[in-house]
Amino acid sequence: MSDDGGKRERILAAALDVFSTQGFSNTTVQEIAERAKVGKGTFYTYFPTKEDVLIHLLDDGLTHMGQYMEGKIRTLKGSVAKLRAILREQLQYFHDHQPLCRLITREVWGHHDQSSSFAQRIRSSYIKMLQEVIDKGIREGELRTLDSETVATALYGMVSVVALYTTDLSSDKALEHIEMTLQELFFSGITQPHTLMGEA
Amino acid sequence: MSDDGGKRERILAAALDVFSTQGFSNTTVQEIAERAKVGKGTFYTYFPTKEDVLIHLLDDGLTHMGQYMEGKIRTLKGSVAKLRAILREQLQYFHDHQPLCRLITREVWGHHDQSSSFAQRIRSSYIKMLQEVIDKGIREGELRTLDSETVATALYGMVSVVALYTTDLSSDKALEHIEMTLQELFFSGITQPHTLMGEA
Amino acid sequence: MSDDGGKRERILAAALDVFSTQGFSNTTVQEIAERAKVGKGTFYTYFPTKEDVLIHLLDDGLTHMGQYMEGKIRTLKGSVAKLRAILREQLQYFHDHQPLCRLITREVWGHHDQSSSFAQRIRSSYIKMLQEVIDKGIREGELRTLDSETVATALYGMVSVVALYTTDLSSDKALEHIEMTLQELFFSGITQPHTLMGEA
Amino acid sequence: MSDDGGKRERILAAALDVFSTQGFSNTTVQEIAERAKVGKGTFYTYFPTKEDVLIHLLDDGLTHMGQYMEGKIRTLKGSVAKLRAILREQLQYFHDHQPLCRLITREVWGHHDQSSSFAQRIRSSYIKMLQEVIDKGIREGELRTLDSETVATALYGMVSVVALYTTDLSSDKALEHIEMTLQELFFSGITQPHTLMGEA
DNA sequence: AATGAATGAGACTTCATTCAT
DNA sequence: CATGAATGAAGTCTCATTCAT
Repeated sequence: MSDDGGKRERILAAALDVFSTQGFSNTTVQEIAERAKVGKGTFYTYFPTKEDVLIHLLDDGLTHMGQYMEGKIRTLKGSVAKLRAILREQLQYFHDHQPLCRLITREVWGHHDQSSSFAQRIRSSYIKMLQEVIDKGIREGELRTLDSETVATALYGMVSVVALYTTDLSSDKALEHIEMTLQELFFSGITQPHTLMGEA
Repeated sequence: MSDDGGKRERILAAALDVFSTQGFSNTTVQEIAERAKVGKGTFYTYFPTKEDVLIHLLDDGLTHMGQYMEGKIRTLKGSVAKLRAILREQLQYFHDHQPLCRLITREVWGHHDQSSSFAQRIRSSYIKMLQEVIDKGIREGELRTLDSETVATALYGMVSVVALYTTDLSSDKALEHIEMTLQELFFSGITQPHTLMGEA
Repeated sequence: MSDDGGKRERILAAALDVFSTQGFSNTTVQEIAERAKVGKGTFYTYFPTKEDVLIHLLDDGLTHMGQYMEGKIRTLKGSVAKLRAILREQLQYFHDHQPLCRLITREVWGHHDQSSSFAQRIRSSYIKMLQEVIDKGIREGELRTLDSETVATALYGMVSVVALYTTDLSSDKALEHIEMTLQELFFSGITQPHTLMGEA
Repeated sequence: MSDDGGKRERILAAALDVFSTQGFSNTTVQEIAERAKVGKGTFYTYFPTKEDVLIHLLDDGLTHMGQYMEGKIRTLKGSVAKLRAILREQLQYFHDHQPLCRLITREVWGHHDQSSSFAQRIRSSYIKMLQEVIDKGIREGELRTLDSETVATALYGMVSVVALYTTDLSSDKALEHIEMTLQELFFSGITQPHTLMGEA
């Protein structure tokens, strides 16, 4: 294990904190260094530029999230079961990693150089995974025939925006309540099913 | 009529363009002025600061969107009909005003001074409107009993993220297709209803 | 008389006001125009540049002061009488025209282009006048033989600094008291004369 | 010892130079930095704003001058002796520190924020010291009974304006000559005493 | 390796001046 | 004439990055 006092990790953590609250551009390297308890020069022994930290944060965050989700659903059978798990775990993950969620939402678009490739990454990689699960479910008859890319994107948007707006989730009770609502909405829709029997 | 050549409008339009593609902080007043075909100094005769333009853009945009949506659903009867219209029109609106959508998504969070109050605005104002429609539908038995705030937020997230990700929507055919998918998803859910006996 | 509504005079008066309180560089043409109740453009129909107003202010002020003083002492006979009048009237004049006094003190040095020539003007013109009076007094035996340029400069410095520091001179009583003090000081010095024998 | 190459001192010295010749407002930070042989950014690592340098210059200058003068007269006995020393040393000091003298004269008035408090400083602190010496002299009968505040201010004005106007003092001979003139003027006045006896 | 002083490119903003109305 | 909208040069200040210690 790289025993450099964990400076690199401290810098990444500090950057995530301030980026997610102040935004990338409003954050100075000085602030990151101070919060990481390292000298400003030290910052540059670990990362070539400020933007590079953002890249790493997004890259690592997305990768980690992907692996986390992957692990959660690998053993599950059936698309419905998988999607239920995805919805639950993604909500949980974003709730537990709100800063990352904010970072993705705010910084993933509108960056020129390299980071714009992450708009690709998130689509190509994460959403594509959702899409595959959905496609499989459709093929196997568990799910209705809908445009899988749109559904995957909608699922992601639903969960991330809810996780973002719900900052004041202090009790896990509330999180469970929200999760149940989203599950019902996503799988069964909001419409009251026609209770057929009254029509006899 | 204020016949100043529409300079103020030109500046706002130019700012929306560049803010939405490059981000607020990566945009210089110079760029805005050039794109608006005015001198840099002129910018400051219309707006006191660069941030003030962002405020106006968000404020006006949100207000306009609210009124637009309001107008579209006022005459409709029934919560389902209203929500169908909301979904359709919001998707259309965000598609027609992608820059505004991007701006809201990116800049509405993480601004300190005044603009943070817009995080309030969008929640309190727009989402609250959705919430009320949903609540009414629940009370009147058209919709299932779900947490209305969560559903409202989810609907907003679904539509805005889909509108954002789907940049390459050139044909309106595609937009209609996407809309139909979201309608189905939102109202009926993704699960294949159990056709219990017809399989014999 | 140039009946342009006295705009030119209003501009000069306004400029004197703000220059003397805020300094030349901290004053905007806008402020001058507003205080003069004219449009900003009008300013430039009367004066080619902002600095030109300063020049005129100093030029006119110095000229006017010179003529005023000239008039006060022309008919007086004897250098002592003339210097007494000069001291009294200059104190009075600076008290009545504090803004001008402040302007001279602050802006007469350290201007490049033309206005630096006014450092010359004030020396060559005004102080030289004092010097001549003093020289004459020395020649005629009324005054002691001292370096007249230094004495003239000292007199000017004495009066102007006292007038400047004594902003709170609201009562003319106080002004008379101060004048008397300066008269005594300048003409008789501060030393208690040795009353060597009269005490017998 | 703070061996930073004396950058801070170099900046202060450079600023004094240019402020005193061009005036505070006509001086750019760029000019100061260039003359101090440091980068423009370095200026801001030592001082938060351009005005802050002016404050420091005036504050330090006034303090130093006060201590210098204090040291020169502490051991002297008698008010006349002290005032003679003050006049001599102040003239010398201003002659040796003409830039500071110009700065005080030009910038001490007409600054709003903090620096205006220096108008207080110089009056309250320095002139008050003069005043006390004079008061003592009056009480002890060495000096004539005159308004001490006015006399103190007049002395200061006399010396500073003479020091300021006499830029071309290259030879120390001239300075001594000027000093003698001021001493005579201040202590004995300009009037030729009536030599009564010759009239016999 | 770690640091922070030094730096200059570049951003925002002001304001003297012009000019079409 | 009078006006104020328009303008860009220029100034203050920030901050990512470098580099000597």
